[in-house]
Amino acid sequence: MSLAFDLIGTDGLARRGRVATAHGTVETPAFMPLGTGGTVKAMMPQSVRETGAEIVLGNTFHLMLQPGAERVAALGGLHKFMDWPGPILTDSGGFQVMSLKELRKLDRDGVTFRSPRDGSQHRLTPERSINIQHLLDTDITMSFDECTAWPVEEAAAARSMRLSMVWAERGKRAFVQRPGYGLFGIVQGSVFPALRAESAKVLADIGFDGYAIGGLAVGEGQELMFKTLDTTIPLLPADKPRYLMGVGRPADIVGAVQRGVDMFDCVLPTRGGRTAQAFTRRGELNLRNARHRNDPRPVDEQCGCPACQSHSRAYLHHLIRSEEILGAMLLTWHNLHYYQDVMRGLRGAIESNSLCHWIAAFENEQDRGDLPEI
RNA sequence: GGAGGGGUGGCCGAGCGGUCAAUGGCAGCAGACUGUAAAUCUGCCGACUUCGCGUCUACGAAGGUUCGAAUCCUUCCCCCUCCA
Repeated sequence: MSLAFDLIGTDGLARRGRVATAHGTVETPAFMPLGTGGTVKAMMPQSVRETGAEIVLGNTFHLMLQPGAERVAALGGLHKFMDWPGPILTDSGGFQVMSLKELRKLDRDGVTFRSPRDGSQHRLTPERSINIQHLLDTDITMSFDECTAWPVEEAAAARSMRLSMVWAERGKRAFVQRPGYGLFGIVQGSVFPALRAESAKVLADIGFDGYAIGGLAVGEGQELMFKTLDTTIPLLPADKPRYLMGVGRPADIVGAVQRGVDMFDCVLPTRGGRTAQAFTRRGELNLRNARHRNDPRPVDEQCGCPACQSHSRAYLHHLIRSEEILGAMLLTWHNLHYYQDVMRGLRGAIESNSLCHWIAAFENEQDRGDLPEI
């Protein structure tokens, strides 16, 4: 296969691994910040790297609309274009099949979107999605799928999943194998174990460089999500990386790692950075709240990020209230840094076979809640 | 001195006889956000409150007209513009 995955160690179902791509290696379990439109919002590429992130996401749909895949290719590919020399994974546009429901028409062959930017029409098929990702020069290409919405009847979930499976196979045929580049299949089937099993089998038979679990964290709740992981993950090939798409809160990630997931992505740390939501060792904070107004303490007293090293909650609160760009920058930086701290902790714990203790301490700290008010 | 325009809830600003505790926006107080239509969105925002289309006090001040006034009239106070 063209994308190497080394399994370095395990602790229970949790795995410590390494994915080798054409643009560098990724230590897993890994969190991948979202750089949907060719930028991790509010962050310089170098700053993203400094948080510890080794790989970022791009998005087929967004880059297709602006600036256009062919233009990115002509300018040397996405790595050069956005100045991110490390590995890149791109989503296929499958999430937009769900999130842009009112702006698209789905048929068996593909999806026609109306652009949210200007109303222009754009067609995405499994082949075109793969082709765009080739043009972007992404290291890890995702199959074009339909992210099944929640809630959903089993029959509808089955239809949706089977369509995604047909598309996965078409994508596999369209994918051009190259050393250091890989294609991931995406397991669908909502929360129905039989559908997940069917989907996992179809994908394993086709053969992919990695297996993603899609259609979760769409409203079903953590308990159902974990249940679905419990039944789905054992059906995935053990020698390939597993990627839980769109997840999640730190506690979601920890629980999923414990169940054998290797890769994650989520908008929360970056979006939260722009909407005053801070993720910390002691839970979540809304820095817009008046109680931070006079607080000289950092967002997270244990954090080594620039925001926590040099700035008070009061200052961040002020920046956010005044809509200063620096507020979004610093808080995004903090959130990404904290997420990477969690991943570093998880990797270390698996290596030392102490994941249970690590998780107990993590949960304990989260449950303590925020620092006392001053 | 003359002519004209205006004073509305923390601020800006609609309303110009009833359906007005009074549109909007801002500020304020909270909430949401999970493969990013997101530096976005939602709720609350006179007082009291059994939180209810309940009571009270309210649209510069005081009187008046009217079944009924933020809206009409009179007087007063204060602002702004223009002309001398």
